[in-house]
Amino acid sequence: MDRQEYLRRHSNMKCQQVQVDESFVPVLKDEEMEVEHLLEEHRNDHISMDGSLDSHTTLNGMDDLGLEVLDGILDDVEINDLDGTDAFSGECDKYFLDFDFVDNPEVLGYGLSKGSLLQNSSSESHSSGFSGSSIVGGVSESTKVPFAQPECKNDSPDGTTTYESCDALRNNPSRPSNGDSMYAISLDMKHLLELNNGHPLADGILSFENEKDAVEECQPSALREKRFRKPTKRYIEEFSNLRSKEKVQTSATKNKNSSLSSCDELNVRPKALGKIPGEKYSNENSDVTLHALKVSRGQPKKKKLENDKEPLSSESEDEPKRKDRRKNQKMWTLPEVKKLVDGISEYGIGRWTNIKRFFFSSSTYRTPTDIRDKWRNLLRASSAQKSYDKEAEQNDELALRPLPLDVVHRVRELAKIHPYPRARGSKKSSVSSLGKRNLQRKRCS
DNA sequence: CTTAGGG
DNA sequence: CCCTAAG
Repeated sequence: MDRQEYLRRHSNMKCQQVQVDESFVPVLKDEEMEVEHLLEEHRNDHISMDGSLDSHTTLNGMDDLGLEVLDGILDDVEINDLDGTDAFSGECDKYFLDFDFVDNPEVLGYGLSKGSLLQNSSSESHSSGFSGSSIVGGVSESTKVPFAQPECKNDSPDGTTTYESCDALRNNPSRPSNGDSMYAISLDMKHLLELNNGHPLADGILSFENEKDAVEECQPSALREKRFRKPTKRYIEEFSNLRSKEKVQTSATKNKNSSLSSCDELNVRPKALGKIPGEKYSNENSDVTLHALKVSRGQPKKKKLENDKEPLSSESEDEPKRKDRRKNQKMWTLPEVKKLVDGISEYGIGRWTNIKRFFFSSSTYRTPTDIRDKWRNLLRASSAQKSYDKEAEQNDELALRPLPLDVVHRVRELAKIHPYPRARGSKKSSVSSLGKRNLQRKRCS
């Protein structure tokens, strides 16, 4: 049975791809991690991307070129995976904003000064349920999820081949775009193609090979196939989460299952998936998509901000008793807040979807509602701080207020401009005077 | 489907 | 963050 064979092989490949992805890039910034996972599907063709990413992770090569590449790819992925079609209409520059925080030196400085960034990302990748055998990054702890080791019962030679190729790839990061590894991979893909010639599933997979086409026009792939919608309730995931733990412990004879459980391991919020207009990937591939999305969501750039007290409890995640109900809360980063403010000053208060699409397009999380909530909180915070003035700003308030003054000021001004319903229960009678004048863009620093 | 408001 | 009612 060709199909069966194909299924098995592809699931094997999936595991190994993930493995390589994990061990290959010692991500420093969470954003890049996210991008990495988003790129996961196109990895076969975009090994050259690894070079860019790698250089980025070294923190010295923040060149615009790499960012542009990243941005392009990200856009592609974003469009393909999330918003469907319309988001791509010539707004590249705005999308580019999404990567501000990547090349924003201030942010970088912050992350570095925090010092635990690397560790954070490492631990996160662990909690993400990826394979625990990480080569880079110095993560030696073994995960609680022993799923899908490279040797996971490859009963077909293709699996071995794939793994070897991946291994070669990992060993030669310096010259990624050519070489045996690439050839091997494409060979493998061709093999798959031969096996599944004519099958829609294969079509879905092999669309990776046409990465360029996908970038330039995402339409075909979007139209490619429509897939059944995923089960979109959180309790479903919780349920599968429980099941997955059992399955992982017993044994993973089927790679598909183990991979799936790994997805469920961290996951959160199926809603984002549910919103996808047309699932263009096959069952198997949708697993990959699912994985990537969930990883990207489950691997927040939580790092910092707000208050440094809570985010530290990222690893207290697996309380045996506490189970779930752990909110999918993700800390808002300072760049995000800045973007939020920018977006509000651009589009006003009511248009959360616009803000989301143009300023947070690279964030799969952060629904418009989330953005609105954040704005609400920001208003509350700023007005609260505004009370006791700038006198105590150098004191313990500093710990309580990680927001820089400039953003606070901007929030305040915006709060003056746009009357947010009942957030400000204060006076503020003279609002409209200086409001409209500053509407365009504020550069207060 | 998006927004607003409340939990 | 999550849920729900209303446009």
